Amino acid sequence: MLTSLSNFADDRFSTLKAAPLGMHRTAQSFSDRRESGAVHGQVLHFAADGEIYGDGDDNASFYKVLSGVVRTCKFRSDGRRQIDAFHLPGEIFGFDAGASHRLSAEAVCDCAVVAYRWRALEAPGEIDDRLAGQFFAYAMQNLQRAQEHSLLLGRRSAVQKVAAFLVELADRAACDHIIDLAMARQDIADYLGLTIETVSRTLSNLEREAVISLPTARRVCVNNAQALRRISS
Amino acid sequence: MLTSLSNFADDRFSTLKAAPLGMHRTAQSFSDRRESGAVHGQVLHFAADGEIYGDGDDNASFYKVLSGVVRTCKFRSDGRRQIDAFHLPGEIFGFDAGASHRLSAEAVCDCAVVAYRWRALEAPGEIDDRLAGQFFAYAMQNLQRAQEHSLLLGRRSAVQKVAAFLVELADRAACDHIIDLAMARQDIADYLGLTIETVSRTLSNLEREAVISLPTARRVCVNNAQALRRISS
DNA sequence: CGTGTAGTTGAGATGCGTCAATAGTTGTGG
DNA sequence: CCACAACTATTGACGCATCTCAACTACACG
Repeated sequence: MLTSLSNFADDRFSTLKAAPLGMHRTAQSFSDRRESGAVHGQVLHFAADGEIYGDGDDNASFYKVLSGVVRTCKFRSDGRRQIDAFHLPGEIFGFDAGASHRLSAEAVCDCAVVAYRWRALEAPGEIDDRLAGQFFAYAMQNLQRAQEHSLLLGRRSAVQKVAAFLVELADRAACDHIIDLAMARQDIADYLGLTIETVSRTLSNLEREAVISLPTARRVCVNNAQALRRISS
Repeated sequence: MLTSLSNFADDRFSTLKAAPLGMHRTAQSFSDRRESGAVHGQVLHFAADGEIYGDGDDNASFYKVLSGVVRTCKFRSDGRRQIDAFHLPGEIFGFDAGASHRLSAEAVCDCAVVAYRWRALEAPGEIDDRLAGQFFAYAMQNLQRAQEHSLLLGRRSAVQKVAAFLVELADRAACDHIIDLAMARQDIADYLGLTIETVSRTLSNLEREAVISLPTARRVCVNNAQALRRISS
């Protein structure tokens, strides 16, 4: 259901105007022609590990990934980091309700994102009506991801988590049997609630069992997708 | 931000009509006067552990809890159960995109819920526009919960999980230092990704440290809220 | 070629799960 | 009101999966 509402998910961003962001990063005006309609936003570039916004920052914009990978995460009092999600090109992030962001967003690798200012949306009341459906679709997508992530973290073994992670990446990426990891082992560990050592060991074990192979540390070849899915159960 | 959109969250349900549900459960027509406007839905009663809908069921309705507590959960192939969320009175659940529900919903204890049929919303195009904002607010609330649950499950010790769970309940419930648990130990365990034994032991330890007391198995008195929050860190 | 960072591997410690026994609670029927 | 059964919760002993600490390797970059 909700398909009728999803009709609103066609692009309404022709009504969006880029607002100056006053940022210290390289920025340029932008009009994304790949969308159905002109999308006006502010393109920003970030180097690897650059902070896009911080936990508690003013919720002025939401973002879309153009290239690279973004992580949204939370830093705990003991210094540990938990990664909420990885965002691939085309995906929306920083889409929070409330006055401030509840997570931090950082560039996993060099990446480009578009920022859409909320303020530009608030002026004429009617626009909100039409945008609400679009926003609803974004919220539901993020909701589904968050729920699946919860299920991933609850009472599963290290192998199950790592296998599920690889399956998730394979499904989202273009090619389903060669996975180029944008993220470091520490990122994977913080996403799965494991340590880097366990992630590394688990990947080595999967390679030993010929389920995957690791030509380089950042490239995973899925040799037996069926087995991988079975393991992630 | 998004406050402008939240203006749509005032009740539009006067436009909603109750549709016959053809259910084997006790049902009666309903009009919730506590809402701003007449809300027409189908009231359903469920006994403890009764199934409200199952994973994969046709996504015909979403629901609001009137009384009692509802759990949304997933059953894994190994028979284990993971609880995605508990829903208290006033909260919305079963709010899925897609043609079918991706989780099961069950009554934790005897409870009453209202079912709102999607079909009743689809007829006149204009209504969708106005409801979209309301739905967006529901989606964002569920999203926030799901994200917090993910953070709860990732690399935290048993004590941290249990303490965080108690804090969450205390915050959501009316009284913040007496918590009446509607759910069994198994439910708590499945929500936190622990075993009943570990949950039980952890509660006992917290009582031993005088942070809480357990007059009965289902009642928790928070003696030291500050300590509890610190532990959940 | 040297240095620094990222990743792998090993050995030992430990927190939580598993299995098992006990205690408490609820409901039913005499 | 008590006796009994059935279920729920607590507690204990032990094993194992994962964490921790540490050494080593591989690779990138000046």
